[in-house]
Amino acid sequence: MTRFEIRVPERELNLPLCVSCGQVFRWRRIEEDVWAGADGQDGYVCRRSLGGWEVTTNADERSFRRLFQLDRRLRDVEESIVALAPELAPYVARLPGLRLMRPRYAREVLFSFLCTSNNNLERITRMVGWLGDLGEPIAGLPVRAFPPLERLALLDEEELRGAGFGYRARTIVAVARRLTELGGDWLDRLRGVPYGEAHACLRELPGVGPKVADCVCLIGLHFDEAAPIDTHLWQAACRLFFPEWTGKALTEARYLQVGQALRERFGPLTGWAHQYLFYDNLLRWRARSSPERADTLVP
DNA sequence: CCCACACCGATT
DNA sequence: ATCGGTGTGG
Repeated sequence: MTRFEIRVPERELNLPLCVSCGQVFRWRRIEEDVWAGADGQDGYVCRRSLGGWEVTTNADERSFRRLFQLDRRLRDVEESIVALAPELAPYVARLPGLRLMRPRYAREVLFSFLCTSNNNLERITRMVGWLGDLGEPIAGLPVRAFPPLERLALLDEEELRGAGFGYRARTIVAVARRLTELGGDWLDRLRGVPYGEAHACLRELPGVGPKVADCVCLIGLHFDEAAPIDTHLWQAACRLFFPEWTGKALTEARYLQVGQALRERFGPLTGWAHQYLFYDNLLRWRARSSPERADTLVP
């Protein structure tokens, strides 16, 4: 167990925002200004300090810095994005400290995003939390390691349905079996192939369509050019770039075009731009459905 | 290429 | 009643 202090201004890292905006799902606020979470086998408890965060972990400082990409200056990212797309300036200004995360364990990311189809943040968090509870405790920390593939392969559909996974129970079981056949390192090896190839490989897994494949590419495999187009991105893209498509359905052809348009505009910053578009639209949606929490960034 | 529908549970 | 990704069938 190690403990260290990360000195970083809120403008450079808004940790509660990063861990509760749909990139990762196993973080929670355990008391005022204290957040606990896990990335695979790495557990963290983060307590807000005067100049940043005091972190206790079974991993190390390097792991924490990698997880939040702290070696990248957020100021520079923000400036670059606004330079490429001035119309995003208000989005960026609204979400200070929002960072693209880089979880170390791709398998946790894959199973997390298998839970996200046709689903909302609260329920996804419950479901991924249930999966996480199958893992071993991490000594001294109030979090568990994400269960190994062998444990996931023992799950059966009825058990998952009983736990409220709905029809996703089927695909989760099927993916656990398929990954076992493919070999434990199949997923991690996709980090070494080009983005398009990784995306195509992921899509052969049951329950993995274009959007989930891009989530795994961006968050789990670290392809910065991936742009998962969900309903929020679709709305934002129509508003900003494709007004003629407003109100139309998101077909696979249009999915491809939106992704290409974003990649042409933002290049290697596509994934970062995606975070702003996603979260800004999520806030608009919250403002419409429940105006009383329109200004609460972190629920 | 686009659309309509089923899947399951949450929300209006 | 409507929403939301994936898969299937028209």
